[in-house]
Amino acid sequence: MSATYDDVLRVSGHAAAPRPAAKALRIEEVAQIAGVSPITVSRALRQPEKLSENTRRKVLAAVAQTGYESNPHARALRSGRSTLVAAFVSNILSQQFGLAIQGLAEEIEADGYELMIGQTSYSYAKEVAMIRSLRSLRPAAVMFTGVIELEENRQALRELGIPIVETWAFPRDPIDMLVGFSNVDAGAMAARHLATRGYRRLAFIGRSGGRGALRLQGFRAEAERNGQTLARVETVEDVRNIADGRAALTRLLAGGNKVDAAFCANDLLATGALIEARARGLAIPSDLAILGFGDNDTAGEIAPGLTTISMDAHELGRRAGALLRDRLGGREPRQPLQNLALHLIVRGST
Amino acid sequence: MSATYDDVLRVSGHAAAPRPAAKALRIEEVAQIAGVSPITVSRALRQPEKLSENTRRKVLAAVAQTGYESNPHARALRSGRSTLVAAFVSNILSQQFGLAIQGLAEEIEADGYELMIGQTSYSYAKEVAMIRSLRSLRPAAVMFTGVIELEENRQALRELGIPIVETWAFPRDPIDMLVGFSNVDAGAMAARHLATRGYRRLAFIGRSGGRGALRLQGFRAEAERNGQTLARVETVEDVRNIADGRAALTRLLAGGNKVDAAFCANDLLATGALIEARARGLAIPSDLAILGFGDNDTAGEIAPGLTTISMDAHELGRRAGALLRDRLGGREPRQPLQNLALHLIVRGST
DNA sequence: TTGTACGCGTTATCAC
DNA sequence: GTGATAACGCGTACAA
Repeated sequence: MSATYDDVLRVSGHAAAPRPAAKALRIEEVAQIAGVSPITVSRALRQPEKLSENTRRKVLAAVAQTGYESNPHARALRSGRSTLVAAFVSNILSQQFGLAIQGLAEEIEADGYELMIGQTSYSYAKEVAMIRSLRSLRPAAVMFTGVIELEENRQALRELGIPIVETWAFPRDPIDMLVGFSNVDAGAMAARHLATRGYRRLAFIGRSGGRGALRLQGFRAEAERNGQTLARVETVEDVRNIADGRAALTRLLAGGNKVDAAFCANDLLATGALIEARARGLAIPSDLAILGFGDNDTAGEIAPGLTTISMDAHELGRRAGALLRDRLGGREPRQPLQNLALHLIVRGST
Repeated sequence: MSATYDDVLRVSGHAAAPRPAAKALRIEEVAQIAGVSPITVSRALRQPEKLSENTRRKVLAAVAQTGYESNPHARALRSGRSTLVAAFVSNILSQQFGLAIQGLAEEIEADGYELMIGQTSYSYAKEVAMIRSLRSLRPAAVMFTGVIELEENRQALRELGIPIVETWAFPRDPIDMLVGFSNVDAGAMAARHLATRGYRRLAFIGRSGGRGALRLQGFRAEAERNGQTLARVETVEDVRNIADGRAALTRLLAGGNKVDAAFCANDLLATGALIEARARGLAIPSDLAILGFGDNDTAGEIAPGLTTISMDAHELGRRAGALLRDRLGGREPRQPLQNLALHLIVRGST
């Protein structure tokens, strides 16, 4: 089968002759044009305050004229610090993580850093491998959408001697800096809201480890405090899509143990549960209330609207970026440990 | 407000004393241990076939024993090639792009390359800036989830002299390699399916430029061929979420010009349109048929199921990665220009 | 305030 | 098949 060509509009049609691997400009050539020594060009770019007004202007003009950009590898080799910021995400496809990464990118790119992204896929093994490769990559800073649990990895990260931000949780002992929130509190918030609404027999759907376990912990404790019954805990180890939520609810209902409300550890699961419940003819929320976490794009759109608990993931990313910028710029951040507010967004599903 | 701590389980609790920035091993130390010269260690790692069986084993043992990893910046500086592969995405949050990036990462990480991600946000200006920074970053290869339209950028990329894969379209003259599909064909496929189902008065919802324009072009041409009427073209410049699709449908309906089927250039828009239509009490598909593009996670889940046209984005990423691997490994790929099949996935919305 | 000399860690090149 | 030498392009350290 042959496809129809996509004849894309070419802006400015002068197809120049193909030349291979143009050698990039070196600092020396810029220096000659500006009539100074190479080190002066370097200073104009890195420590402009050390130059006289006059020289600086002269050099920057030459830089602008030639379009010079210094070689990041040479820079990293000599100075021991690169302009790469590494971000590690458990799952690239998560909307919340994506928003955080966007926020981070907006901050750090303003300072000329490049963003490297790695996906750990919720695997300790991958985490170990990636952190190991950091040792030689020598990034300027690292951000995680999560906290590092393995002590071995924590130690390896400390030894990098670079700014590190963990996120998405509120541990007592972060490696370095933190923009987090309490997952235990999130779980408690969920139980409390359901109690307020009069739901007594509860279920939890989520991963058994990491943040899922923390949300469950808070959920369970608060339910007990309110005299609610946690009748079912439905474990989902690999959350990939909405179908996983549908399947989880199916298992939950098959369990027999009747519940009147389910707290799902993320909105993907909650959305799936909601869709499956309606497909089975259950009335939401009278037959079953559903509460999610994360405020996904679809949460507000799927009838009757998913009640969910969330923080501002984009803001989280920006703050993480701001912390890194401060450190990289030699300023000690005022609040290296930040706790993001959790919001309960009440819609029709509870 | 104070948060409850997330007391994360620490695996292996031996909190070692914090040591700063451990200096990484250099090639020279490994050479001494192996009793060879540094260059021999380098060869054992890069061109093992050039060494005698004996020396190679000796050196690799020393490498394994010490855990040596060469400094990527020094390597990049001297050799002119880094192990960074740069991927540029128009929007990190898109599910389809995310899948492609995952596929790409799986391929190239197997060969020890690192993935760098940049977001162009559908902006020529950002594209120019990022491509410019590539000149000095000297990545090993580049992948785009899209094709480069600006001739100036195409030329700049050619001059990098590195493998480049464009995707997501099927232009006549890709810069280098291509794993694409025809957006014009996708549009035509949409019109044809709607014709088969008996829909006569059509609408298009999508971006006015780039791939949106191509899909519209194919849609319009095929509709004409089938004697259908393209009654409305509703332009959406910035597609961020489902709400944009809802708003677009609202505008479409306000237009008066009655249509019986709408082709949305992506599933985010289609999902929004579907939700809005149902919220207004329209019966889908009898009052209005809706057809999407991209097969998002939610497409099959939202009643009555979104009919959509799609390709396998994860496979696209893998193939792009395989092409890059071939080139980077010195093998000329057999099919440097690939055309991915488009699938029509019929669900309830048409 | 500006410049000189050197070295960051690796690999290209050439010699043996 | 292995090694000696130099060089990649920049910024640190120190001198002027």
